[in-house]
Amino acid sequence: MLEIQRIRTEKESVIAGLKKRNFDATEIVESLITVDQQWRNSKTELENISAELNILAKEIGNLMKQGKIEEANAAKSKTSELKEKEAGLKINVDELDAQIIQFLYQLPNVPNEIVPTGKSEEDNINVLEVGRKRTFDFTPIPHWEICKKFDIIDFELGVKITGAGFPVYKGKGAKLQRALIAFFLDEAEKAGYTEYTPPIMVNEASCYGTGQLPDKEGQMYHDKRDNLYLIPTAEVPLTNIYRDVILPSEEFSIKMTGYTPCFRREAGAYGSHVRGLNRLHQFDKVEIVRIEHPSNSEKALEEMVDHVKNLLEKLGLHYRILRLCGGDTGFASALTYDFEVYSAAQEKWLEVSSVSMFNTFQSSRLKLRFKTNDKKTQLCHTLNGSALALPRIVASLLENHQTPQGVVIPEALRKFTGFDLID
RNA sequence: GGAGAGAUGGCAGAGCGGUUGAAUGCACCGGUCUUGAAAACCGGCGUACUGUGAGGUAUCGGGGGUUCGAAUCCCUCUCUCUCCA
Repeated sequence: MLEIQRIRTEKESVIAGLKKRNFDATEIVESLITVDQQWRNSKTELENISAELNILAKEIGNLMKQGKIEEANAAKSKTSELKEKEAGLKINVDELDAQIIQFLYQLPNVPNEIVPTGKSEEDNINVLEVGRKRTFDFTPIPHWEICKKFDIIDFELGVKITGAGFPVYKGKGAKLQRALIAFFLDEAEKAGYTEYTPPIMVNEASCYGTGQLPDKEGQMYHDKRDNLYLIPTAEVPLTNIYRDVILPSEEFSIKMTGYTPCFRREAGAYGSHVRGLNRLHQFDKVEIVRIEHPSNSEKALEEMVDHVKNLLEKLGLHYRILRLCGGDTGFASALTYDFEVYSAAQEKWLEVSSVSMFNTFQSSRLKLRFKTNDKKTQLCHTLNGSALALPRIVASLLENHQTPQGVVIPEALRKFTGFDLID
Protein backbone atom coordinates (compact mmCIF):
# COMPACT_ATOMS: atom_id res chain seq x y z
CA MET A 1 0.00 0.00 0.00
CA LEU A 2 1.16 3.51 -0.69
CA GLU A 3 2.20 5.54 2.31
CA ILE A 4 -0.06 8.37 3.36
CA GLN A 5 2.97 10.60 3.86
CA ARG A 6 3.82 10.16 0.21
CA ILE A 7 0.33 11.13 -0.86
CA ARG A 8 0.52 14.23 1.32
CA THR A 9 3.83 15.37 -0.12
CA GLU A 10 3.83 14.00 -3.67
CA LYS A 11 0.19 14.18 -4.62
CA GLU A 12 0.80 15.26 -8.21
CA SER A 13 3.39 12.64 -9.02
CA VAL A 14 1.23 9.88 -7.55
CA ILE A 15 -1.72 10.91 -9.70
CA ALA A 16 0.49 11.26 -12.77
CA GLY A 17 2.13 7.89 -12.13
CA LEU A 18 -1.15 6.07 -11.73
CA LYS A 19 -2.38 7.55 -15.00
CA LYS A 20 0.05 5.19 -16.70
CA ARG A 21 -2.15 2.40 -15.45
CA ASN A 22 -5.12 4.14 -16.90
CA PHE A 23 -6.17 4.67 -13.30
CA ASP A 24 -7.61 8.05 -12.42
CA ALA A 25 -6.61 8.55 -8.80
CA THR A 26 -7.57 12.21 -8.56
CA GLU A 27 -10.76 11.67 -6.60
CA ILE A 28 -9.32 9.16 -4.16
CA VAL A 29 -6.21 11.23 -3.57
CA GLU A 30 -8.22 14.40 -2.97
CA SER A 31 -10.50 12.55 -0.55
CA LEU A 32 -7.48 11.11 1.18
CA ILE A 33 -5.92 14.49 1.69
CA THR A 34 -9.14 15.90 3.09
CA VAL A 35 -9.78 12.97 5.39
CA ASP A 36 -6.17 12.87 6.48
CA GLN A 37 -6.30 16.55 7.44
CA GLN A 38 -9.48 15.95 9.44
CA TRP A 39 -7.88 12.94 11.04
CA ARG A 40 -4.84 14.91 12.12
CA ASN A 41 -6.96 17.74 13.50
CA SER A 42 -9.16 15.40 15.51
CA LYS A 43 -6.19 13.39 16.62
CA THR A 44 -4.39 16.46 17.92
CA GLU A 45 -7.51 17.56 19.79
CA LEU A 46 -7.92 14.08 21.23
CA GLU A 47 -4.32 13.97 22.35
CA ASN A 48 -4.59 17.31 24.07
CA ILE A 49 -7.58 16.11 26.05
CA SER A 50 -5.83 12.86 26.91
CA ALA A 51 -2.88 14.89 28.14
CA GLU A 52 -5.15 16.98 30.37
CA LEU A 53 -6.78 13.87 31.77
CA ASN A 54 -3.41 12.31 32.46
CA ILE A 55 -2.34 15.37 34.40
CA LEU A 56 -5.56 15.40 36.42
CA ALA A 57 -5.25 11.72 37.21
CA LYS A 58 -1.76 12.27 38.54
CA GLU A 59 -2.91 15.19 40.68
CA ILE A 60 -5.74 13.13 42.12
CA GLY A 61 -3.31 10.37 42.90
CA ASN A 62 -1.09 12.77 44.80
CA LEU A 63 -4.02 14.28 46.71
CA MET A 64 -5.24 10.84 47.72
CA LYS A 65 -1.80 9.98 49.00
CA GLN A 66 -1.74 13.09 51.11
CA GLY A 67 -5.18 12.22 52.45
CA LYS A 68 -6.86 15.26 50.92
CA ILE A 69 -9.99 13.33 50.02
CA GLU A 70 -12.24 16.32 49.50
CA GLU A 71 -9.90 18.05 47.11
CA ALA A 72 -9.45 14.82 45.25
CA ASN A 73 -13.19 14.41 44.85
CA ALA A 74 -13.47 17.95 43.56
CA ALA A 75 -10.83 17.22 40.94
CA LYS A 76 -12.63 14.01 40.00
CA SER A 77 -15.77 15.86 39.07
CA LYS A 78 -13.77 17.93 36.59
CA THR A 79 -12.82 14.86 34.63
CA SER A 80 -16.26 13.67 33.61
CA GLU A 81 -16.81 16.32 30.96
CA LEU A 82 -13.36 15.75 29.50
CA LYS A 83 -13.91 12.02 29.42
CA GLU A 84 -17.09 12.43 27.48
CA LYS A 85 -15.33 14.64 24.96
CA GLU A 86 -12.50 12.17 24.73
CA ALA A 87 -14.84 9.27 23.99
CA GLY A 88 -16.59 11.21 21.22
CA LEU A 89 -13.33 12.23 19.61
CA LYS A 90 -11.98 8.74 19.79
CA ILE A 91 -14.90 7.40 17.78
CA ASN A 92 -14.37 10.18 15.28
CA VAL A 93 -10.65 9.47 14.96
CA ASP A 94 -11.24 5.73 14.56
CA GLU A 95 -13.77 6.33 11.80
CA LEU A 96 -11.45 8.64 9.91
CA ASP A 97 -8.65 6.14 10.36
CA ALA A 98 -10.75 3.39 8.82
CA GLN A 99 -11.67 5.65 5.91
CA ILE A 100 -8.02 6.38 5.21
CA ILE A 101 -7.17 2.68 5.13
CA GLN A 102 -10.08 1.98 2.81
CA PHE A 103 -8.91 4.66 0.40
CA LEU A 104 -5.31 3.47 0.55
CA TYR A 105 -6.33 -0.11 -0.21
CA GLN A 106 -7.88 1.11 -3.43
CA LEU A 107 -4.70 2.64 -4.79
CA PRO A 108 -2.38 0.42 -6.80
CA ASN A 109 1.38 0.92 -6.78
CA VAL A 110 2.85 3.83 -8.71
CA PRO A 111 4.67 2.44 -11.76
CA ASN A 112 8.38 2.95 -12.20
CA GLU A 113 9.48 5.70 -14.62
CA ILE A 114 10.33 3.25 -17.39
CA VAL A 115 6.92 1.59 -17.36
CA PRO A 116 5.05 2.48 -20.55
CA THR A 117 1.57 3.92 -20.42
CA GLY A 118 -1.04 1.47 -21.57
CA LYS A 119 -4.25 -0.40 -21.04
CA SER A 120 -3.64 -3.99 -22.01
CA GLU A 121 -1.05 -6.51 -23.10
CA GLU A 122 -0.96 -4.89 -26.52
CA ASP A 123 0.91 -1.97 -24.99
CA ASN A 124 3.63 -4.11 -23.42
CA ILE A 125 7.13 -3.53 -24.71
CA ASN A 126 9.10 -6.40 -26.12
CA VAL A 127 12.55 -5.80 -24.68
CA LEU A 128 14.33 -8.95 -25.77
CA GLU A 129 13.74 -12.06 -27.83
CA VAL A 130 16.17 -14.94 -27.61
CA GLY A 131 16.24 -17.86 -30.06
CA ARG A 132 13.90 -18.37 -32.91
CA LYS A 133 10.69 -20.19 -33.53
CA ARG A 134 11.34 -23.83 -34.17
CA THR A 135 10.29 -25.20 -37.50
CA PHE A 136 8.95 -28.72 -37.78
CA ASP A 137 9.06 -31.12 -40.70
CA PHE A 138 5.97 -32.79 -39.25
CA THR A 139 2.83 -31.35 -37.70
CA PRO A 140 3.53 -30.61 -34.04
CA ILE A 141 0.81 -31.56 -31.60
CA PRO A 142 -0.27 -29.63 -28.49
CA HIS A 143 0.98 -30.79 -25.11
CA TRP A 144 -2.33 -32.25 -23.96
CA GLU A 145 -2.16 -34.69 -26.84
CA ILE A 146 1.47 -35.48 -26.06
CA CYS A 147 0.50 -36.16 -22.45
CA LYS A 148 -2.12 -38.63 -23.56
CA LYS A 149 0.09 -40.25 -26.17
CA PHE A 150 2.86 -41.05 -23.68
CA ASP A 151 0.54 -41.37 -20.67
CA ILE A 152 2.49 -38.89 -18.54
CA ILE A 153 -0.19 -36.48 -17.34
CA ASP A 154 -3.79 -37.56 -16.86
CA PHE A 155 -6.27 -34.70 -16.72
CA GLU A 156 -9.39 -36.85 -16.56
CA LEU A 157 -8.06 -38.82 -13.64
CA GLY A 158 -7.55 -35.53 -11.79
CA VAL A 159 -11.18 -34.65 -12.47
CA LYS A 160 -12.23 -37.93 -10.89
CA ILE A 161 -10.16 -37.43 -7.77
CA THR A 162 -10.55 -33.70 -7.29
CA GLY A 163 -11.89 -31.72 -10.22
CA ALA A 164 -10.79 -29.85 -13.31
CA GLY A 165 -7.43 -28.14 -13.01
CA PHE A 166 -5.89 -30.80 -10.75
CA PRO A 167 -3.94 -33.07 -13.08
CA VAL A 168 -2.31 -36.35 -12.11
CA TYR A 169 1.32 -36.73 -13.17
CA LYS A 170 2.42 -40.25 -13.89
CA GLY A 171 5.61 -42.16 -14.67
CA LYS A 172 8.03 -39.99 -16.61
CA GLY A 173 5.59 -37.10 -16.20
CA ALA A 174 5.92 -37.26 -12.43
CA LYS A 175 9.67 -37.71 -12.65
CA LEU A 176 9.90 -34.68 -14.92
CA GLN A 177 8.14 -32.56 -12.27
CA ARG A 178 10.59 -33.67 -9.63
CA ALA A 179 13.52 -33.07 -11.98
CA LEU A 180 12.44 -29.54 -12.82
CA ILE A 181 11.93 -28.63 -9.17
CA ALA A 182 15.37 -29.95 -8.26
CA PHE A 183 16.95 -28.19 -11.24
CA PHE A 184 15.35 -24.84 -10.42
CA LEU A 185 16.24 -25.07 -6.73
CA ASP A 186 19.84 -26.00 -7.51
CA GLU A 187 20.16 -23.09 -9.92
CA ALA A 188 18.71 -20.69 -7.36
CA GLU A 189 21.10 -21.97 -4.74
CA LYS A 190 24.02 -21.41 -7.13
CA ALA A 191 22.80 -17.85 -7.58
CA GLY A 192 23.00 -17.28 -3.83
CA TYR A 193 19.40 -17.85 -2.77
CA THR A 194 18.76 -19.62 0.53
CA GLU A 195 16.33 -22.47 0.21
CA TYR A 196 13.21 -22.61 2.36
CA THR A 197 10.36 -25.05 2.63
CA PRO A 198 7.58 -22.89 4.04
CA PRO A 199 4.04 -23.82 5.09
CA ILE A 200 1.60 -23.90 2.20
CA MET A 201 -1.26 -22.69 4.37
CA VAL A 202 -1.04 -19.20 5.79
CA ASN A 203 -3.03 -17.05 8.17
CA GLU A 204 -4.93 -13.90 7.41
CA ALA A 205 -2.19 -11.54 8.57
CA SER A 206 0.23 -13.04 6.04
CA CYS A 207 -2.29 -12.56 3.24
CA TYR A 208 -2.62 -8.90 4.13
CA GLY A 209 1.14 -8.60 4.36
CA THR A 210 1.79 -9.39 0.72
CA GLY A 211 -1.46 -7.90 -0.55
CA GLN A 212 -3.49 -11.00 -1.42
CA LEU A 213 -6.07 -9.59 0.96
CA PRO A 214 -8.17 -7.65 0.56
CA ASP A 215 -7.50 -7.38 -3.19
CA LYS A 216 -7.74 -11.01 -4.26
CA GLU A 217 -10.05 -12.47 -1.68
CA GLY A 218 -11.94 -14.75 -4.08
CA GLN A 219 -8.82 -16.15 -5.73
CA MET A 220 -7.60 -18.17 -2.78
CA TYR A 221 -8.84 -21.42 -1.32
CA HIS A 222 -9.94 -20.62 2.18
CA ASP A 223 -10.51 -22.94 5.09
CA LYS A 224 -13.09 -20.99 7.05
CA ARG A 225 -13.01 -23.34 10.00
CA ASP A 226 -9.46 -22.40 10.91
CA ASN A 227 -9.32 -19.22 8.85
CA LEU A 228 -6.31 -20.40 6.88
CA TYR A 229 -5.61 -19.86 3.21
CA LEU A 230 -3.88 -22.16 0.71
CA ILE A 231 -1.07 -20.14 -0.79
CA PRO A 232 -1.40 -18.93 -4.39
CA THR A 233 2.40 -18.56 -4.51
CA ALA A 234 5.41 -19.13 -2.26
CA GLU A 235 5.84 -15.36 -2.32
CA VAL A 236 3.31 -15.20 0.52
CA PRO A 237 5.00 -17.37 3.17
CA LEU A 238 8.53 -16.43 2.08
CA THR A 239 8.02 -12.68 2.16
CA ASN A 240 6.08 -12.90 5.40
CA ILE A 241 9.11 -14.41 7.10
CA TYR A 242 10.18 -10.79 7.28
CA ARG A 243 6.87 -9.31 8.38
CA ASP A 244 7.32 -6.98 11.40
CA VAL A 245 11.07 -7.12 11.11
CA ILE A 246 13.52 -4.25 11.44
CA LEU A 247 16.87 -5.17 9.91
CA PRO A 248 19.66 -3.78 12.08
CA SER A 249 21.72 -2.00 9.43
CA GLU A 250 21.80 -0.71 5.87
CA GLU A 251 23.96 -3.64 4.83
CA PHE A 252 21.63 -6.36 3.68
CA SER A 253 20.50 -8.27 0.67
CA ILE A 254 18.15 -11.10 1.48
CA LYS A 255 17.70 -13.77 -1.15
CA MET A 256 15.25 -16.59 -0.55
CA THR A 257 13.96 -19.38 -2.72
CA GLY A 258 11.40 -22.06 -2.15
CA TYR A 259 9.48 -24.73 -3.90
CA THR A 260 5.79 -25.06 -3.07
CA PRO A 261 2.62 -26.22 -4.67
CA CYS A 262 0.41 -23.22 -5.47
CA PHE A 263 -3.36 -23.08 -5.36
CA ARG A 264 -5.55 -20.71 -7.31
CA ARG A 265 -9.29 -20.74 -7.68
CA GLU A 266 -9.04 -18.90 -11.00
CA ALA A 267 -12.61 -17.77 -10.60
CA GLY A 268 -13.85 -16.43 -13.91
CA ALA A 269 -11.29 -18.20 -16.08
CA TYR A 270 -12.71 -20.44 -18.75
CA GLY A 271 -12.49 -21.36 -22.42
CA SER A 272 -9.91 -22.85 -24.72
CA HIS A 273 -6.97 -20.88 -23.35
CA VAL A 274 -7.27 -22.81 -20.10
CA ARG A 275 -6.82 -26.12 -21.85
CA GLY A 276 -4.29 -28.67 -20.63
CA LEU A 277 -1.55 -27.19 -18.48
CA ASN A 278 -2.23 -23.60 -19.46
CA ARG A 279 -4.22 -22.81 -16.33
CA LEU A 280 -4.48 -25.01 -13.27
CA HIS A 281 -5.91 -24.84 -9.78
CA GLN A 282 -2.89 -26.59 -8.33
CA PHE A 283 0.60 -26.35 -9.73
CA ASP A 284 4.22 -26.45 -8.65
CA LYS A 285 6.51 -23.47 -8.63
CA VAL A 286 9.95 -22.43 -7.47
CA GLU A 287 9.88 -18.82 -6.37
CA ILE A 288 12.68 -16.37 -5.75
CA VAL A 289 12.17 -13.52 -3.30
CA ARG A 290 14.46 -10.65 -2.45
CA ILE A 291 14.48 -7.98 0.21
CA GLU A 292 16.70 -5.09 -0.72
CA HIS A 293 17.86 -1.64 0.24
CA PRO A 294 15.91 0.85 -1.91
CA SER A 295 19.12 1.86 -3.65
CA ASN A 296 19.77 -1.71 -4.72
CA SER A 297 16.36 -2.91 -5.87
CA GLU A 298 16.73 -2.06 -9.55
CA LYS A 299 19.99 -3.94 -9.72
CA ALA A 300 18.35 -6.86 -7.93
CA LEU A 301 15.57 -6.90 -10.48
CA GLU A 302 18.11 -7.10 -13.29
CA GLU A 303 19.84 -9.99 -11.56
CA MET A 304 16.54 -11.81 -11.21
CA VAL A 305 15.77 -11.28 -14.88
CA ASP A 306 19.21 -12.66 -15.76
CA HIS A 307 18.57 -15.63 -13.53
CA VAL A 308 15.35 -16.53 -15.32
CA LYS A 309 17.01 -15.99 -18.72
CA ASN A 310 19.69 -18.44 -17.72
CA LEU A 311 17.07 -21.06 -16.76
CA LEU A 312 15.21 -20.77 -20.04
CA GLU A 313 18.41 -20.92 -22.04
CA LYS A 314 19.53 -24.05 -20.22
CA LEU A 315 16.20 -25.61 -21.07
CA GLY A 316 16.70 -24.70 -24.71
CA LEU A 317 13.55 -22.66 -24.96
CA HIS A 318 12.88 -19.81 -27.33
CA TYR A 319 11.58 -16.89 -25.29
CA ARG A 320 10.93 -13.19 -25.14
CA ILE A 321 10.85 -10.68 -22.34
CA LEU A 322 8.15 -8.06 -22.03
CA ARG A 323 8.16 -4.96 -19.93
CA LEU A 324 4.56 -4.72 -18.89
CA CYS A 325 2.70 -1.50 -19.48
CA GLY A 326 0.93 0.31 -16.66
CA GLY A 327 -2.42 -1.32 -17.30
CA ASP A 328 -1.01 -4.84 -17.36
CA THR A 329 1.26 -4.46 -14.33
CA GLY A 330 -0.08 -6.14 -11.22
CA PHE A 331 -1.75 -4.06 -8.51
CA ALA A 332 1.18 -4.18 -6.09
CA SER A 333 4.01 -4.05 -8.60
CA ALA A 334 6.00 -1.01 -9.71
CA LEU A 335 7.76 -2.77 -12.56
CA THR A 336 7.21 -6.22 -14.01
CA TYR A 337 8.98 -8.26 -16.64
CA ASP A 338 7.10 -11.19 -18.09
CA PHE A 339 8.83 -14.07 -19.76
CA GLU A 340 6.98 -15.85 -22.53
CA VAL A 341 7.86 -19.00 -24.41
CA TYR A 342 6.47 -19.61 -27.86
CA SER A 343 4.37 -22.69 -28.20
CA ALA A 344 4.63 -23.92 -31.75
CA ALA A 345 1.75 -26.32 -31.46
CA GLN A 346 -0.62 -23.81 -29.90
CA GLU A 347 0.80 -21.02 -32.05
CA LYS A 348 0.95 -18.57 -29.21
CA TRP A 349 3.17 -17.18 -26.50
CA LEU A 350 2.81 -18.68 -23.03
CA GLU A 351 3.71 -16.71 -19.93
CA VAL A 352 6.20 -18.77 -17.96
CA SER A 353 7.58 -16.27 -15.48
CA SER A 354 6.82 -12.90 -14.03
CA VAL A 355 9.49 -10.93 -12.18
CA SER A 356 8.41 -7.89 -10.21
CA MET A 357 9.72 -5.10 -8.09
CA PHE A 358 7.33 -3.77 -5.46
CA ASN A 359 9.33 -0.91 -3.99
CA THR A 360 7.77 -0.22 -0.58
CA PHE A 361 4.25 -1.30 -1.53
CA GLN A 362 4.51 -4.63 0.28
CA SER A 363 6.95 -3.58 2.98
CA SER A 364 4.62 -0.84 4.18
CA ARG A 365 1.98 -3.45 4.93
CA LEU A 366 4.52 -5.93 6.18
CA LYS A 367 6.21 -3.31 8.35
CA LEU A 368 9.49 -4.56 6.96
CA ARG A 369 12.14 -1.96 7.62
CA PHE A 370 15.82 -1.38 8.19
CA LYS A 371 17.84 0.94 10.43
CA THR A 372 19.64 3.67 8.57
CA ASN A 373 23.12 4.78 9.52
CA ASP A 374 21.62 7.70 11.43
CA LYS A 375 19.39 5.29 13.41
CA LYS A 376 16.15 6.01 11.62
CA THR A 377 13.86 3.29 10.31
CA GLN A 378 13.10 3.10 6.62
CA LEU A 379 11.03 0.70 4.53
CA CYS A 380 12.82 -1.99 2.53
CA HIS A 381 12.06 -2.89 -1.05
CA THR A 382 10.71 -6.32 -1.92
CA LEU A 383 10.93 -8.25 -5.18
CA ASN A 384 9.89 -11.64 -6.37
CA GLY A 385 9.69 -13.80 -9.43
CA SER A 386 8.86 -17.28 -10.60
CA ALA A 387 11.98 -19.28 -11.31
CA LEU A 388 10.06 -21.07 -12.54
CA ALA A 389 6.43 -22.20 -12.57
CA LEU A 390 6.19 -25.75 -13.83
CA PRO A 391 3.04 -26.29 -15.88
CA ARG A 392 3.72 -23.98 -18.78
CA ILE A 393 7.38 -24.90 -18.76
CA VAL A 394 6.36 -28.53 -19.05
CA ALA A 395 3.93 -27.60 -21.82
CA SER A 396 6.70 -25.68 -23.63
CA LEU A 397 9.22 -28.47 -23.22
CA LEU A 398 6.79 -31.08 -24.52
CA GLU A 399 5.69 -29.01 -27.47
CA ASN A 400 9.00 -27.50 -28.51
CA HIS A 401 11.19 -30.52 -27.96
CA GLN A 402 8.89 -33.03 -29.59
CA THR A 403 10.23 -35.29 -32.35
CA PRO A 404 8.64 -38.19 -34.19
CA GLN A 405 10.51 -40.47 -31.73
CA GLY A 406 9.34 -38.72 -28.61
CA VAL A 407 10.11 -35.68 -26.47
CA VAL A 408 13.79 -34.92 -26.03
CA ILE A 409 14.85 -33.88 -22.52
CA PRO A 410 17.27 -30.91 -22.48
CA GLU A 411 20.82 -31.75 -21.49
CA ALA A 412 20.70 -29.72 -18.27
CA LEU A 413 17.77 -31.76 -16.96
CA ARG A 414 19.03 -35.23 -17.71
CA LYS A 415 20.98 -35.72 -14.54
CA PHE A 416 17.74 -35.06 -12.66
CA THR A 417 15.40 -37.10 -14.82
CA GLY A 418 17.68 -40.04 -15.45
CA PHE A 419 16.23 -40.42 -18.95
CA ASP A 420 16.69 -38.35 -22.08
CA LEU A 421 13.55 -39.15 -24.03
CA ILE A 422 9.88 -39.37 -23.23
CA ASP A 423 8.43 -42.03 -25.46
C1' G B 1 -11.84 -33.47 21.23
C1' G B 2 -10.81 -33.00 27.04
C1' A B 3 -7.82 -30.74 31.30
C1' G B 4 -4.41 -27.17 32.78
C1' A B 5 -0.63 -23.19 32.27
C1' G B 6 0.83 -18.95 29.91
C1' A B 7 1.43 -14.39 26.39
C1' U B 8 5.69 -7.97 29.40
C1' G B 9 11.23 -4.32 25.53
C1' G B 10 16.40 -8.00 20.85
C1' C B 11 16.54 -12.23 24.59
C1' A B 12 15.82 -13.81 29.73
C1' G B 13 12.78 -12.07 33.52
C1' A B 14 10.41 -8.62 37.71
C1' G B 15 6.13 -5.94 38.45
C1' C B 16 -0.14 -7.73 40.03
C1' G B 17 -4.45 -0.31 40.80
C1' G B 18 -1.06 5.67 41.22
C1' U B 19 5.94 9.61 40.12
C1' U B 20 6.18 2.19 35.64
C1' G B 21 7.68 3.30 29.13
C1' A B 22 8.13 -0.40 32.51
C1' A B 23 13.21 -3.15 37.86
C1' U B 24 17.28 -6.49 37.03
C1' G B 25 20.54 -9.49 33.98
C1' C B 26 22.33 -10.50 29.07
C1' A B 27 23.03 -8.58 24.23
C1' C B 28 24.04 -4.07 21.58
C1' C B 29 26.13 1.16 20.82
C1' G B 30 29.34 5.35 22.67
C1' G B 31 33.14 6.84 26.23
C1' U B 32 37.18 6.31 30.10
C1' C B 33 41.27 3.10 30.91
C1' U B 34 44.86 0.01 27.66
C1' U B 35 50.37 -0.48 22.89
C1' G B 36 45.82 -3.30 21.25
C1' A B 37 42.06 -6.47 23.17
C1' A B 38 39.62 -8.31 27.52
C1' A B 39 38.04 -6.88 32.34
C1' A B 40 36.32 -2.78 35.16
C1' C B 41 33.80 1.80 35.36
C1' C B 42 30.55 5.81 33.15
C1' G B 43 26.71 6.91 29.70
C1' G B 44 23.15 5.39 26.02
C1' C B 45 19.77 1.82 24.04
C1' G B 46 11.91 -0.18 21.71
C1' U B 47 8.16 1.22 18.10
C1' A B 48 4.50 4.36 15.92
C1' C B 49 1.76 8.76 15.14
C1' U B 50 1.76 13.96 15.79
C1' G B 51 4.27 18.94 16.38
C1' U B 52 9.13 23.71 13.12
C1' G B 53 10.63 22.64 18.22
C1' A B 54 10.48 21.79 23.62
C1' G B 55 7.11 18.26 23.75
C1' G B 56 2.48 15.41 23.45
C1' U B 57 -0.16 10.78 22.58
C1' A B 58 -0.43 5.59 22.02
C1' U B 59 1.73 0.87 22.93
C1' C B 60 3.18 -4.76 28.40
C1' G B 61 -0.91 -10.77 22.51
C1' G B 62 -5.99 -8.32 19.99
C1' G B 63 -10.74 -6.04 21.25
C1' G B 64 -14.09 -4.28 25.02
C1' G B 65 -15.27 -2.92 30.23
C1' U B 66 -14.57 -1.09 35.58
C1' U B 67 -11.81 3.39 37.62
C1' C B 68 -10.08 10.14 38.45
C1' G B 69 -6.02 6.58 37.20
C1' A B 70 -4.89 -0.32 34.44
C1' A B 71 0.94 -4.08 32.43
C1' U B 72 -1.77 -4.83 37.06
C1' C B 73 -9.10 -6.02 38.20
C1' C B 74 -13.39 -8.04 34.89
C1' C B 75 -15.30 -9.92 30.02
C1' U B 76 -14.07 -11.72 25.26
C1' C B 77 -11.14 -13.33 21.17
C1' U B 78 -6.52 -15.16 19.26
C1' C B 79 -2.16 -17.66 19.81
C1' U B 80 1.61 -20.72 22.39
C1' C B 81 3.03 -24.57 25.76
C1' U B 82 2.14 -29.11 28.93
C1' C B 83 -0.70 -33.43 29.92
C1' C B 84 -4.74 -36.79 28.43
C1' A B 85 -7.73 -39.12 24.37
